[in-house]
Amino acid sequence: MTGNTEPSGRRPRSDKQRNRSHILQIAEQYFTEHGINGSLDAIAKRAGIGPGTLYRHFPTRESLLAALLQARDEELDARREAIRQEPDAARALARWLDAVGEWATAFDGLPEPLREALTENKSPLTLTCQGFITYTDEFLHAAQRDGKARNEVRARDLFLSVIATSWVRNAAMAEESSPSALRDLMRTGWAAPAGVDD
Amino acid sequence: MTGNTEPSGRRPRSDKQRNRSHILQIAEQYFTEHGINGSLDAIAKRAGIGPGTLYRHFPTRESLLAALLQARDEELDARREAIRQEPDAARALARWLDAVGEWATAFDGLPEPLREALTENKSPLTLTCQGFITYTDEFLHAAQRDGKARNEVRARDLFLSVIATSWVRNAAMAEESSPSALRDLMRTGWAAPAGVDD
DNA sequence: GTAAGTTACGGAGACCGTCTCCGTTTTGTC
DNA sequence: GACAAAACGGAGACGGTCTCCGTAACTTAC
Repeated sequence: MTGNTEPSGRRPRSDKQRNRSHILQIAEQYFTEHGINGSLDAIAKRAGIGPGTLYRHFPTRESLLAALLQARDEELDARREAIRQEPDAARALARWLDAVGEWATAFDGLPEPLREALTENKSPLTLTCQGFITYTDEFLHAAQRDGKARNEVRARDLFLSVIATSWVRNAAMAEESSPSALRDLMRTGWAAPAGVDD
Repeated sequence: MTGNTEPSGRRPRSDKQRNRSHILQIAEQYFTEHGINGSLDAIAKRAGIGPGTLYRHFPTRESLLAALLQARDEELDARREAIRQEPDAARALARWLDAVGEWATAFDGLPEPLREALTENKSPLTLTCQGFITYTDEFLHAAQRDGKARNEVRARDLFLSVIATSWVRNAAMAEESSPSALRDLMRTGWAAPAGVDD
C-alpha cells in the first residue's frame, strides 16, 4: 500500500501525520484524566498546537473520539475472534457483551455520544456502533439457534442495554451496589429460562 | 401553616413569590421545548427578569429542576396510592416502575442529573431519588414475598435500570426498535421464572 | 539548492453560556 | 412619607467552542 488516500493524489505532508498522531496521544491521556467532556482547547494547548490545528484534524469531539476508539478496534476484533471459539453460545454472547461494555467504558462519559450516534446517524461513531450491533446479532442468533436466548430479543436492544449499563456504571460503583448487578439483571433478561437440556 | 419558613421569621416579599412561580412556569415550558440543557439565561430573558434573579431563586440547574419535579410529586404520590391497591405484587411493581420511568422522561436529558444525584448526593435531586428507591423497595419486597420477583434483585438496581431505560429512550424510539423492548428485557430480568403456582 | 506552489499551522478574536457583584428599585413597616 | 430590608437587573468577568486568514513548513520541479 502507498500509505494514503488524500483528496488529491499526493502524499500527505509529514507534519500533518506527525501532528495527528501526537494529538491522538495527548487526547487519549486527557480524556482518560478528565472524561470526554474536557476542554478541546486545553488538549490543543497541552499538545503544543493551536486550536485551529486541532479542529482541522478533528472537526468535532465525536470525530476525535472515533479516531481514538478506532485504535482499539483491532484489540476488540481479536477478542471477538477468541470468543468465536467458545462452544457455549450463551457464554459467547455474554462474553461478547462484556467486551462491548468494557469498550464503552474506555472514557468517562463515552456512552452519551454512543447513544447519540445511534439516533442521529451523522456521528462518526455511527458506523462503529452499527458494526457492533451486527456482531452482536451474530452471537445472539447463535444463542437463539441453540435455545439459549429468548427469541423476541433483538441485537439492537442488547447493544443499547450494554451502553445503558455502562452509562450507569459510575453511579452503580458509588454505593455498595455492585457494578455487575445491572449486567446480571440484563443477562437474566435475555437468557432463555433454564431448560431440560441443561 | 403560616405559609413559609424564611431564615428570619418574616413572610417573604410578594414579588419574590410571584417571580418564583413565574420562573417555574417559564422554565417548565422552556425545558419541555429544549430539554434540560437549554440556556438558563434564555429562560431568564423569556421570563422578563435578569439572570441574577433567576440564580438567586435557583442557584443551580439542578435546584430549578428539583423544584419543577416537586410539582409532579403529588401526582406521582397519588399514582402510588392507586398502585398499592393492585393485588398482584408483580403487576404492582411493574406499574410502579413504569410510573417512575414516565416521571424520569418528563424532560429531555433528565436522566443524566438523576444519575448524578445518586452518586454525588449533594444534588437537590438526591432526596427525591432516594425516596423513589425506598418506595421501589416496598413494592419489590412485596413481590419477593409472593415469589414474584427474584430475591437477589435490589431496589437501587431497579431504580437505576429504570433511569437507564429512560436515558436510552430517545435512541430506542428513533429506529423501529420499540421503546418497550428494553423495559421488557428488564422485566424479564427481575421477574421470577414462571412457577407452578401461576 | 532554490524558487514556486501547495498545504498546514497558529492564535487572535467572535460568539455563547454561566454566574457574580453591586447600584437601583420595590416592598413592608411605623 | 420616610426608613430599612429585601429583591431586582444587567454589565461584565470568565471559560469553552470554533473560525478566519496571515504566516510558516513542506514538497516538487528545475
